[in-house]
Amino acid sequence: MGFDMQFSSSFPALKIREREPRNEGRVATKTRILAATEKLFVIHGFDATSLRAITTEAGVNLAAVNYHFGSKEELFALVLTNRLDSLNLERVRLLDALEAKGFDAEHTVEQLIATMFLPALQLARNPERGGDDFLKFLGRAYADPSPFVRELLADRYAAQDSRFVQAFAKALPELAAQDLSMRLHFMLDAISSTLASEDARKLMSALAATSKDAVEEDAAVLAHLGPFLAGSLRAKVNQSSQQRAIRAVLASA
Amino acid sequence: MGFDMQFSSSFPALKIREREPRNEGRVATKTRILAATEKLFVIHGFDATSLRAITTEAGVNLAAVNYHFGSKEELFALVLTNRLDSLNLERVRLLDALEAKGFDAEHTVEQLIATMFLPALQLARNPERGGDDFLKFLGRAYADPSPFVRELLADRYAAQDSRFVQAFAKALPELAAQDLSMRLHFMLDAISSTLASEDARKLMSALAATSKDAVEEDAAVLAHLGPFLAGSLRAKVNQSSQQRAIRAVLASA
DNA sequence: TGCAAAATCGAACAATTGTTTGAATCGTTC
DNA sequence: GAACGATTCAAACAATTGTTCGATTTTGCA
Repeated sequence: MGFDMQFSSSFPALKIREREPRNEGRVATKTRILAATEKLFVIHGFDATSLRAITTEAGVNLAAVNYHFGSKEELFALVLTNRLDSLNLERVRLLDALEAKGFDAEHTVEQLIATMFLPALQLARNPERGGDDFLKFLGRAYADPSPFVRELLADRYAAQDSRFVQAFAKALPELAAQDLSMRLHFMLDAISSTLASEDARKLMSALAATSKDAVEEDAAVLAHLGPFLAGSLRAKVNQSSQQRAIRAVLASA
Repeated sequence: MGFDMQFSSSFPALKIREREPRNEGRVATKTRILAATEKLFVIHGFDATSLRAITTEAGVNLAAVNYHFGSKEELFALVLTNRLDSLNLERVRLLDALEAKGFDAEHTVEQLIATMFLPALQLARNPERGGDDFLKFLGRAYADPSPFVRELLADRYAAQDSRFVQAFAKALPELAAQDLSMRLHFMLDAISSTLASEDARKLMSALAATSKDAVEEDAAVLAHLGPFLAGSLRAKVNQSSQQRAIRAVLASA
């Protein structure tokens, strides 16, 4: 039951339905399916996760998925968007707050990066919101070859991140739009790939190992991540001495 | 026939067999299967590409794949390693040459990055070696959730890239091993994701649009890519003013 | 308690998957 | 040209996929 309550609070949209779960002592079928889906998609991806594997893991009948969710695709979309929507909402809310307060002129880029990743770090520490398992799930989803998954994310992605692209463009006026676009693309791809990769995630949690509390932990991770990503965004192109060095490599080939 | 000759030269290992193709005018079945496999895997990934789709695309009988390659997995491994092996060999060869000649002390990192990516850029321009379609294929493979694909790449990946990790470590002695590992991980993940993504690849080719010849084109791409990636690797951690700026964001949350 | 809606269940559906089989065909060599 | 091995072919294999069906059970409300 505790399990069920934990999950129904993290899937609030599901509480709105005609009837409440009929058996208090029994975990709701919908909830169990959602939990099993999240767990198995993380491991195997969209195509390789079968409904039979999900329903077996959840301990429910095979037909329950189609009965409650309509199809496998609708189930997947619900698992993904339930958590991702709140994450993106938080990001934009934080950006609003920071734009209202005003950035630190010297470190606008670092602050924007912190704004992008802090909500994800907080989510990773909260099991009720999926914990870092959901981040792994998210990374997998972004890398998934299934056209259905790619289209689903592209829709949610494009709308929200334009806010951040504009903010970065204002913070880096000397960078050509082409270069900024390429660099942000790289950055986001790197993040999503990293989230899906087991060892990289361990690496990041190791960075925060010495911290006392949650805030300290976030600060520690951002202290490593922020300058690193900011450095990549701020790097100057076309310095002649660099070009000469690169041409030396070209000559060796 | 021209098609066949083009491909047999790019899959040289296949020329070693008991008998030569019996019909000169007819494209070898093996070659046609390999070409179709590469094309379809790029689009759909490993799990979602069926043998029937491959054999239909190749215009050969369904059983031909199992007859010539044993299984779907062996076919996939052959397509991947045939091209990837030569790519990695070139990378290491170039690294050897540069280490023998000595790096430009001021821009060792930029030169190492150029060494990593120049062979890939050259491959992308050469249709006989797969062109940029193979790079897309490679990016997809690195992001594929299938355990078989991941293990296959991990084996080939670990052995060769330790050379580059060591070289980067020597060039960035002030960077903690943990941070270097994380940053290189990010970098490689970003590259592979980018290779698989259509729009990011268009972006990169746009960077080289004004170039006259191949060498100019490589230099142009590296001029944008090198400083950007080098900037991320060289960024300093733990600057107090940055930490203050980040904590301002934490306070808003 | 009785009734209607909701939910669960076992079973089967048609479609697709990778692989195997045995006969037919092709090319080479004696 | 006969014989032999390599290759191609149509057909079927067993396994798995997502989905649907009708009957049964459970639930909430009258």
